[in-house]
Amino acid sequence: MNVGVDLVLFTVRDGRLLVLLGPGRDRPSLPGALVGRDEPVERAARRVLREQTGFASAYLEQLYTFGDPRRVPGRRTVSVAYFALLRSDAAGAGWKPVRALPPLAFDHAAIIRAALARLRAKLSYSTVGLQLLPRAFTLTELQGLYEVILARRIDKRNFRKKILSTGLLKPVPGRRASGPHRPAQLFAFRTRKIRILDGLIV
Amino acid sequence: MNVGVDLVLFTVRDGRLLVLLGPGRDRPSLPGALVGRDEPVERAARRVLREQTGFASAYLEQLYTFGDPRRVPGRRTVSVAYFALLRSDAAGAGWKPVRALPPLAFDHAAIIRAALARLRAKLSYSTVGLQLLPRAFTLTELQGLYEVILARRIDKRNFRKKILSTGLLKPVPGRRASGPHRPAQLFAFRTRKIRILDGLIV
DNA sequence: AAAATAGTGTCTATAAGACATTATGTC
DNA sequence: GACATAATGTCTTATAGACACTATTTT
Repeated sequence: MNVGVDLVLFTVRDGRLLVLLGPGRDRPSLPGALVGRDEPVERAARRVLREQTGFASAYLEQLYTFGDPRRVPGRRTVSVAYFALLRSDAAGAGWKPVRALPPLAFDHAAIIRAALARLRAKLSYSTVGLQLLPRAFTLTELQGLYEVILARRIDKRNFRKKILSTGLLKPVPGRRASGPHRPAQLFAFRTRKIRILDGLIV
Repeated sequence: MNVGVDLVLFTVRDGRLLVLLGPGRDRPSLPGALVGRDEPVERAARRVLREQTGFASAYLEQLYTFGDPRRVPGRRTVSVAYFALLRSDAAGAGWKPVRALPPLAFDHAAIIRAALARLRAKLSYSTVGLQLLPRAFTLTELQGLYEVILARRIDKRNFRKKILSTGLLKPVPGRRASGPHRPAQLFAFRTRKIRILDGLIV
């Protein structure tokens, strides 16, 4: 029996949540590979990340294992799905908006649905979201990230109150201008580590 | 490559959280089996549940896939771990208290740790806990369940206030007496379905 | 009547959410 | 100086948590 890994890679660009797809044979498909004979499954996921995106480090977590014998034709392949978050400066082609995906190979649409549900849930009680932004960002950008992923509007004052009250952010020198108006203060996370919060964010 | 399933089966009896262990060759081990050639992974988990516990139905959910090549000696075996909850009238031998487990085979201690973490987390925001109690139970029994799994004391008045305010419980005819004192009202869940709650329980 | 668990309410502190105006740098 | 986004506070409502006594049935 084959064991493979499939990766759901998310990033946010221009206010849209994107997922990385490869060409596939017939329909577009998630980046993936078979797990090597002596390779830990987790390492196979990191290998796919590195080889197919060029990113060495990213937030990567195991999502779910898909084990229906008919999920792919040919030799039976159980897939351990991972989901990963990349900074928005992630380059290149193959990124497609989650809201308008074409028909995908195999059960990859179901895998993406599961990843999206996980991402939404985690955004609410952890700081995984920081993995999707560049090091310095404005509060408006951070709020936009939450709005895009959660697919709803958030009150600006309440958002800032809450996010600043966590003490996770610090202002960093510099502003970001984007037009004929007041430029915004840049912020960064105090720590790179992902934290679980007592209360829910937003 | 082999693909197997391992099950972490929990129940609560006499105020203790128990997990089911089989004899194993050397050390006790979790119930498990290899996934059949044309068998969905999930179905393999249900088969192990049925064959090794006699229970046809129980709450069963996929936990995590353990894929280190050295996790078991011999032919490489990736294990998809599940966790399951059984009613406290689950009979028979092999049930061991989670708080005092002997050394276990393979990586099964790590699998149980992961299952316990998942159980604690889910208890707080879903009604999975109902799967561990008989159909009718007293509020004291329900509170005891939460206290055992979360390993902390809970205020009786706040617990009752909160659990009743969800509207998930209904009183059922009958009382339960257990000594020289007032007997307790029996309750049951209004629905068998597991629900996700907006707020955290307890 | 003694024993022992069942059952109940209030108050305080904190958090969530609704809501509108002023500030400031760019063009 | 016009424009456009940045930045900021208050009030109301709901929830969490601390806390102690009375009720009831069995023995």
